[in-house]
Amino acid sequence: MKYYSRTSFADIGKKIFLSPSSVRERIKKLEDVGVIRGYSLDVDQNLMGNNLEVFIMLKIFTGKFNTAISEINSYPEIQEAFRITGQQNIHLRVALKNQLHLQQFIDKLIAFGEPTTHLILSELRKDF
Amino acid sequence: MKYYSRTSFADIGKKIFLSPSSVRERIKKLEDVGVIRGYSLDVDQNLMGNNLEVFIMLKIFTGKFNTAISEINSYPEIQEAFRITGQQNIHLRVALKNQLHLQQFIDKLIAFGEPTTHLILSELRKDF
DNA sequence: GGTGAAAAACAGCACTC
DNA sequence: GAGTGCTGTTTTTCACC
Repeated sequence: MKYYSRTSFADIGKKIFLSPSSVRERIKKLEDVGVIRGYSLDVDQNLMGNNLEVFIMLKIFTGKFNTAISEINSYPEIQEAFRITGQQNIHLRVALKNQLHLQQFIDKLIAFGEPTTHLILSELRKDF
Repeated sequence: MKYYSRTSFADIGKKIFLSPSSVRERIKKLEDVGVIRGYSLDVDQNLMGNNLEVFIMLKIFTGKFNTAISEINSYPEIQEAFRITGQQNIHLRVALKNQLHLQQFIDKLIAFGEPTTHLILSELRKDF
């Protein structure tokens, strides 16, 4: 289990030979200057009932960009969304229950863009 | 600042009207069954000196798949790696210092696959 | 699920170098 | 600016209901 963001200052301090207070000071600084943007969790989407994870690249139709942005913000299936360069201009990571759910999701997307879907087969984990 | 994974059991308990101990029990259960896979942090790559973030899709050359996997695990620039379906079979998220760094990185990849690069312009944040 | 008490971790601050 | 120790407070842990 990756425990990065819940490791105590004391434990971090042991690894880098620093007192807990100092570790705390350094981390607070990293938070203040914005290097650490936040703390999050990795959730197993399969166990959450989302048996399909996909990347969807979207080529937004001319003039539909603003629509796309606000639509994207309203879909709970979307885990991450990025604006990118290339053939398509939006990159989504999406968690879905099953094929039907994917179909329905794509049907909503094609109102404002042309989607290209890639199924995620597995994560090639880098075990740090 | 997103504080999801460092919110105290007490604070979570207040929101769902449960005692800190019960919140802890529930979370422990989620960890035990694997719903919560780990705890992580969001790091601002720009502030880390990586001014270029890209997605790279790789079409691995025939017979080079195992080479690709072990190479991928050895590159610190790679933040995430997935096996996917579609024209390309590997999807990478990579953080790089600058254009030169990207060029050198791509030069290494083309030993075992054909890369397609998409620059990440911005994250379209969903503010939960 | 809840309670309560001990142990651990944390935040804040004064101090040193 | 960076590190540390001290102190009061909060959180976590754990045995038990």
